[in-house]
Amino acid sequence: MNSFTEENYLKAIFKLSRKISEGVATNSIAEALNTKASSVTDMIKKLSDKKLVNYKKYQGVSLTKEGKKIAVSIIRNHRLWEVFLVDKLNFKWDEVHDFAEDLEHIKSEKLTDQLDAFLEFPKYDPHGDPIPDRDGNITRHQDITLADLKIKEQGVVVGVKEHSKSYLNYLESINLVLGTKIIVTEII
Amino acid sequence: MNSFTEENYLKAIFKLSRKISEGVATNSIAEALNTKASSVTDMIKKLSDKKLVNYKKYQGVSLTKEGKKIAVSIIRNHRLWEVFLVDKLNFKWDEVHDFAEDLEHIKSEKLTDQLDAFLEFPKYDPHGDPIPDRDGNITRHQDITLADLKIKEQGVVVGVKEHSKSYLNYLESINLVLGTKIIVTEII
DNA sequence: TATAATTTTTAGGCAAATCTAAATATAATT
DNA sequence: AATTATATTTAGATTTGCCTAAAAATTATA
Repeated sequence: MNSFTEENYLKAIFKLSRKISEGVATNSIAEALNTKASSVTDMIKKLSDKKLVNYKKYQGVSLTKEGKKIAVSIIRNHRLWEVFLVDKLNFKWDEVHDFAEDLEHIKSEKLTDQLDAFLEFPKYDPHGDPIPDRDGNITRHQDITLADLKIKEQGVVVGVKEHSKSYLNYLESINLVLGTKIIVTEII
Repeated sequence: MNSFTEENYLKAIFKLSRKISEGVATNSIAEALNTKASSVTDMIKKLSDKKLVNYKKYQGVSLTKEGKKIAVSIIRNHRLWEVFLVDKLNFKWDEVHDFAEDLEHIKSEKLTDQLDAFLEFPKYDPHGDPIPDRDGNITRHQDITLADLKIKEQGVVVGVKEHSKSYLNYLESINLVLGTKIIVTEII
């Protein structure tokens, strides 16, 4: 069994490795988890012993197949619980992240699958992030960032990259929620 | 903030103190939590420093008002999540305890209250145990144990005292679930 | 009421996850 | 290529919760 903490490292490494091609840097993990580089090195060694990450000193880390599997299942949990909190318990999209951080660690395939079924197999979470299926497949939205839209082009908001409470609140205040149609009228 | 472990101690002390009038014995806590008496002494000192229990060496412990408040809120959480798992996710009554042990520690009044509302304010959990209201009031069933029923007397099953998987499974196999009507035909 | 049995506490240690400060590697710059 | 700057790792401590073994207090029993 892996600890709460180990799982958070795996998840962080997974997310960071999506953005780059080489190994994930110790410092970037430390920053993501709000901890110190030395703590990260310690944990990486441990995860490496457990064969959940590939690690060579000073070379950064990457997830093994097993490590990736665990990370994806946690992300699946996280996003399903977020859907539950918003759709069933009437929370707003800026309120659910912290709860989901705890809920995601309750690990049971049966629980996850029953929850998935109860929610009628949602494909995206309240922020538009895709929910991995039970085999770990993630189908991303085909999307384009607002910054890349040209004048007079249009689109529909399908997700956000920033998940901070303040940013989500701001978006809501200007009615830029999921599903909103957008036309670029001018670029300053 | 109190740790997961501290909360489990508070819950255990609460449950044990219902059964007796004096202070709860160190050994009984150790037994309930599957740990050693020396560990219990350590934790009691810590909880005492935090003013969550009243403690005098060799005299057993009792919860303070604050300690009791925390214990009851955890129990409320536990039982509400059990209702969720059985009513919404289709788990059976013998499957939900361990999940609820984790879920109960996600502490947020808002989350608890929204869950309560979503479940339409249930009064009892899947084992017939009463769910404390948001002010911590617990209204017990007026009940009598099956062992105390006399010949020809009858009743309705409203709860179970034993929560082990095997026992719950057995009860289900002989159809002795909540709501079942009973008439005592003979006492052996 | 001594003595034995039990319960509880203390003392000293261990493992997990973290930290600071110092040492070592790698990368960047002149 | 040598030097400086940055990133990473090591060394040594700390905290939390737990343990074993021994000491002290309480309770039971002869």
